Amino acid sequence: MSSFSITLPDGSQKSAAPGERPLDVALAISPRLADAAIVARVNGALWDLTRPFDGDATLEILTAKNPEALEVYRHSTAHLLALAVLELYPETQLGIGPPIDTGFYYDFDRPVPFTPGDLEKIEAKMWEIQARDLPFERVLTRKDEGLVKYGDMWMKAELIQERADEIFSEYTLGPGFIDFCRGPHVPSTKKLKAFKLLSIAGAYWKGDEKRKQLQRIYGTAFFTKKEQDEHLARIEEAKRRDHRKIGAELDLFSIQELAGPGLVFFHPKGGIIRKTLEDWMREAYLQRGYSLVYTPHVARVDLWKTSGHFGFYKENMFTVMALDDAEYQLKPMNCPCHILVYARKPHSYRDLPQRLGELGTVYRYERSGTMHGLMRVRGFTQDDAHIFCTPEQIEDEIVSCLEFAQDTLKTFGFEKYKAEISTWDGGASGKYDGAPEQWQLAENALRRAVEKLGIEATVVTDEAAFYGPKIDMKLVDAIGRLWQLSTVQFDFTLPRRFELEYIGEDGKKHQPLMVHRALFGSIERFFGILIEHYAGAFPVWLSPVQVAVMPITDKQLDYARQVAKELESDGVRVYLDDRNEKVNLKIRDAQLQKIPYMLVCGGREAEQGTVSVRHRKHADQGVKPLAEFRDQIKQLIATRANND
RNA sequence: GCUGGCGUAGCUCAGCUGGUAGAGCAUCUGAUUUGUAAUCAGAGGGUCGGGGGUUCGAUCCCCUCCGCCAGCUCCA
Repeated sequence: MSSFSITLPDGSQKSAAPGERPLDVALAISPRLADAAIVARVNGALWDLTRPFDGDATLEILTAKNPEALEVYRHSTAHLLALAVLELYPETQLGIGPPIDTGFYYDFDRPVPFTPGDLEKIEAKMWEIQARDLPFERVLTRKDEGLVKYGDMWMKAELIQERADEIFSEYTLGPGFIDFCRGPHVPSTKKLKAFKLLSIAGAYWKGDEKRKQLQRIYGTAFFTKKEQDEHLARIEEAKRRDHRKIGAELDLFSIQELAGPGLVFFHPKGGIIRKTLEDWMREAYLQRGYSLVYTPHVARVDLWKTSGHFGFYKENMFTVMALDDAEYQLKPMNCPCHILVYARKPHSYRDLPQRLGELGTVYRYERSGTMHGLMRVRGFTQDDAHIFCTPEQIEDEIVSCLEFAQDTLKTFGFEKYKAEISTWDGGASGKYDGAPEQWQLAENALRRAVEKLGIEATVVTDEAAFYGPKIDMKLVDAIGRLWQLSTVQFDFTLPRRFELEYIGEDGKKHQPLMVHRALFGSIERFFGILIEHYAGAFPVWLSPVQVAVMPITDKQLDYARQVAKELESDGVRVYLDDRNEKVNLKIRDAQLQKIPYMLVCGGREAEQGTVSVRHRKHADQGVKPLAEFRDQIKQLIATRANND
């Protein structure tokens, strides 16, 4: 048989005899490349380095530099985990073991749950196997044979039944392990140099809560120990910034058992921050042509029946309260209330757009295991607005919503974000409401708006809400995490259900377009994100206490009072630390409370009308006249500076 | 809701195989008058998450409820 022609990415060609593998080609190019190789790309698809060519091909050798290689590497580590578990606990049944963003997991079915101690044993076993340098080998099997072979492994058998082709691939790892798997994998366990098991958790088979719950072991894996250590350090950093921890340390908020889970109490210090957020948002509403409305927290069930929430959202609503005149329910969304405000009277096209905004508090029944600090709660306040407009106006409205969102992100110190347009499936499934023309119009408006603003947006098909397409802004925080925040979404359903209309230029009735938008998302969640973003060290304008004034002895108490009073008269939030304590302690406490500025007032300062300024981050800033400091801090507050 | 772990003073935690609880910080009182991350001393404070059971006796063992944590499912 003649040899195959292998084309490399640079266009050069090599010939390969039948039976030769990508690894051989890599070796021929350079031993170092062969050593660095993780996986190959052959004719555009990922291949094992040790899988022989079956014809002419294009070949790319992937190394640690390629993100796809990392996925393969982690997938192989998952197999290593499965083998370790089987060697230690042979009765275990295997589910699936894919790579994920930060590592991998493997799902197991085992009568006895794993314990944290088992995790250590399993990891030790993994290293032991790694040292054996076992090869990952691809084996082809016929489906009917496979079903017999995996007959006593219920999950694998189910997967083969559903997914396998007539001939499918399996991967062995040493003599005792074989797994139904598409692959590819690294050549051998020796390639796996940095991994660590992290946690055990329950997970439903195929993500279906009606199916059996399995035990999932999570792990992380990187090409080098260094990268892995950096990743583990990031996890530690995230823990350090946890808003629940900082919220307690800085006395910002609490959730109280007596009142119930998912219900947030803002303490004085959290309250002042919330007020600052709310004031900014309300002011922005008015500046941008929104009207402020206020609507009730409860309404008759009839309203929720008309809106449809009583049907499709019932699971998430607090149960019905029966009063003597009718049944009532807490509002889970503001939309129906804003619609009632719109629908109170006929509208001319001249009145449009109507932008009705509210900081609207809603209550949703979240299942007990799903609450998380401020991020997921049962009662929360949305910065919610609904825009009612004509088709001609829609594009401008979307553009200004997105500008508003950008301004919000920037104001609160988020430089980076990602945008995502979610569209429907073209009507294929029938699960989406609204006419195709409406979807078309809306999607075009979203696309043109992001284009106009030069925002890069990815489009995801079949991810829209059933009532309309949307665009979401996800922010990137100080340590690179992504948070879903602002959302701008169309709603084709509610205007129809409530029979909304306006009188057009032609004197006829038309249905207005309705856009729902929230920029903070929820004030509680946004507050939580802010806490983590700044790690509690809020910029001056948001800090609950902006300045701590600390007299050195009680001889300077009068002067310190005067300093505090002058700053307060400018609206600065001041804490006068008049405790009979040493400055060292006062500074320590102020630092721990992350108060931006500390003003030490001793005898010299009192005499000269100065203050000794200390910044929480830049430490001692030297002595300044009080007036100078006042101007400085007033400037920082007025400009909502993010750096101080 | 599910799986697993956990629940001891306001906070962080100790308490050997069951014999009715202890430290540091915080709080209060007193002393000290202090110069850029913890001055010293004394005092008060807990029905050991709630309820039930086993036992002569339960913070410890069992049951049940509540809550928290990590995931799953869902989601602003």
